[in-house]
Amino acid sequence: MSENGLFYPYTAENIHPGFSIDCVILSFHKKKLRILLNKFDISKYWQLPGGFMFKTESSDQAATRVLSERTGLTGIYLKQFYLFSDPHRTKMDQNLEYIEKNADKGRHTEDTDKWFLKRFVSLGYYAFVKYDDVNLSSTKEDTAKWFDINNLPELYSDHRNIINTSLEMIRSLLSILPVGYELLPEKFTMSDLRKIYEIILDKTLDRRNFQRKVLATGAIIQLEETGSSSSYNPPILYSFDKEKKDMIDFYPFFK
Amino acid sequence: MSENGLFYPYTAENIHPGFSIDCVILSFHKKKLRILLNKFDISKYWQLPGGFMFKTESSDQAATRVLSERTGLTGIYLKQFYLFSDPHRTKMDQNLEYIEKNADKGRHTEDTDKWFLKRFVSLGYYAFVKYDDVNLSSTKEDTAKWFDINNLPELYSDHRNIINTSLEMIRSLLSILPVGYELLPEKFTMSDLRKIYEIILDKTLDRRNFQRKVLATGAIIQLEETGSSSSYNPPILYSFDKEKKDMIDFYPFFK
DNA sequence: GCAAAAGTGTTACTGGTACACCCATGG
DNA sequence: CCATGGGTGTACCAGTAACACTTTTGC
Repeated sequence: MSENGLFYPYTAENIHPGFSIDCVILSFHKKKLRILLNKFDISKYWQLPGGFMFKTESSDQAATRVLSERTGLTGIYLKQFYLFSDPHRTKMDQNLEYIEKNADKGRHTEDTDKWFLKRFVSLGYYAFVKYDDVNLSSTKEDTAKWFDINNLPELYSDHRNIINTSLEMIRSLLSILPVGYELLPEKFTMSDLRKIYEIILDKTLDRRNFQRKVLATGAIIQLEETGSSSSYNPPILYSFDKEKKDMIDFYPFFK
Repeated sequence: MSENGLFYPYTAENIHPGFSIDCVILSFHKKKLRILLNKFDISKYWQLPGGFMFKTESSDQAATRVLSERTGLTGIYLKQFYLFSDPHRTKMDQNLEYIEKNADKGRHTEDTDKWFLKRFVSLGYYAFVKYDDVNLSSTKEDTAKWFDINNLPELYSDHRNIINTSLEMIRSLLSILPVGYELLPEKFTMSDLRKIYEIILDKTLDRRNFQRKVLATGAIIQLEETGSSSSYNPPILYSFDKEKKDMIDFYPFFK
C-alpha cells in the first residue's frame, strides 16, 4: 500500500465488487493476548488489517495474502468466521473523510470514488500467529501495532463488533482449535498455555487439573530445560509433539 | 419468480453485485431428514433454493425472504454457515445454458446477461423447518420438492459441496442447535427425536441412554397421550417446554 | 523468613456407556 | 405366539472438579 496510498493495489477493475476482508490477527506475548491493528495517517481510528479480493482469488487466498503483507509470514493458520452484511455497517461519513484526506495528501485517484463509497459486505477471518515470528511493516502512512485484546482503542466502522464476534466464535470452538500450537513459540511454559485458555474463556482454570488434562492428551512433550527468566522457581518448558498436533479432538476442552 | 422467468425480481441494478445466497432447508418426515430442492424447467439439475441480496437488505434478511418465498413460513430458524468463494465455483457453461434456454422460452432479458454470467460468491445458510407447516409453491417453470438427505439427485454447480459442508457444520454444532425443537411438530415421540440425531451423526444411539439424557435436561415434557398410528405398543408423546427452549447448553450433546 | 510461582497427588462425584428385562400390540 | 417397538433400571468406568502440601528463589 504505497503507490497511491490508501488503496493500492486495488482498483475498481481488479477486485470482486462490494466485498472486503477483515482479519482478526491474534498473538500471545507476555501473558497477554494481542491483536494486530493498523492506522492510516489520514484516519482518526485504528482498524483491522483488511483488503479486497482480486477477481482471480478465493477469499482464503485473499486473506492469506493480506496477512502475509502485514506480518511477513507464510503458512498462517486462518479461518473465515462470519460475513458482516448489515446494509448500514459501512460508515459512509468515515469513508468520505478518508477519500477527502487522501486527496489532501495529493494521493487522490478518481477511480477510488467509484467503488470505495459503495456498500461493502465483509468476510471476517481470524488468524493465530507467533508473536516473535512477526515483523511488523509500518510506513509513514500506515502504522501497525499490537494491542492487548482487553484494552482496545476506538475503532473504525464496525470493527469492534467484528472483533467481539470473532472472540465469541473462537470461544465456542476452542476445544477444537490449535490455539496453543499456533500462538506459542517452540518452547513454552504450562503457565503460558493455560493463560491463553484463561484469557479466551475469561475465567481462571485450576492449574493442576489443566496440566493433567493437557498432558493426558499425549501431544505435549516435557523438555529437560527450564525457563530461567523469572525471579523464582524456574518453570519446566514444554513443546508440542508435531506428529500429534493435527489429531482432531486432541485439544483440551475447558468449560 | 414468474414475470421474467428465471431471474425475477432480480436485476443488475437492485442486487448487491457478485453475491448470492443458497439455502439448505431441512425438515423431518417419516423418519427421514429431508432437504428442499427446486428445479427450473429449463435446467437438467436440481438446486438449492437461493437468491440474491437486494441493495437494501442484509444477508439474513435476504435469506429469510428467500425461505419465506419458498415455504410460506415466517419466523424461520436459519443461520449463515460458510461463504463459498472459489473463483471457479460458478459453472459458466451451466449458466450460459440457463440464459440460452431462457431465451428459447421467450423469457430473455438483456439485462440478465450482464450480471448472471459473472463470478459470484455465495453465502450458505442452513434452516430448520417443520415439514407439516410448509406449503411448497411450485409453478410450471419452477418445481419444488423434498428429497431424502441420503438420496440426492444430481445437483447444479457446487451445490452438492454446499450441502455436505452444511451437514458437517451442523454436526459439529449439534450440541447447541435446537434441531429437535425446530424440526419436530408440537407433539413427537422419543424415537423421532432420537432419529434426527442419528441421521445427522450417521450412527445409532443407545435408545435408553438417549432418553435419560434428554429428559434430564428438563426441557422436554412427557404428555398423557400416546401416538396410536403404529401397529404395536403405542409410544408416549412429548413436547418441548417452550420456557426452556432458549436455554443455551440445553441441547443434549452426543458424541 | 516470607511472598510468589511452580511441582506433585488424592479423593469424590458425575456423566457416559454398556447392558437386560418386561410390556403392549398387530398380525 | 411371536416379532416389533417401546418403557424402565443397574453397574461400571472414566473424566472432571475440588482440594493441600512441598519446593525454589528473590527480596
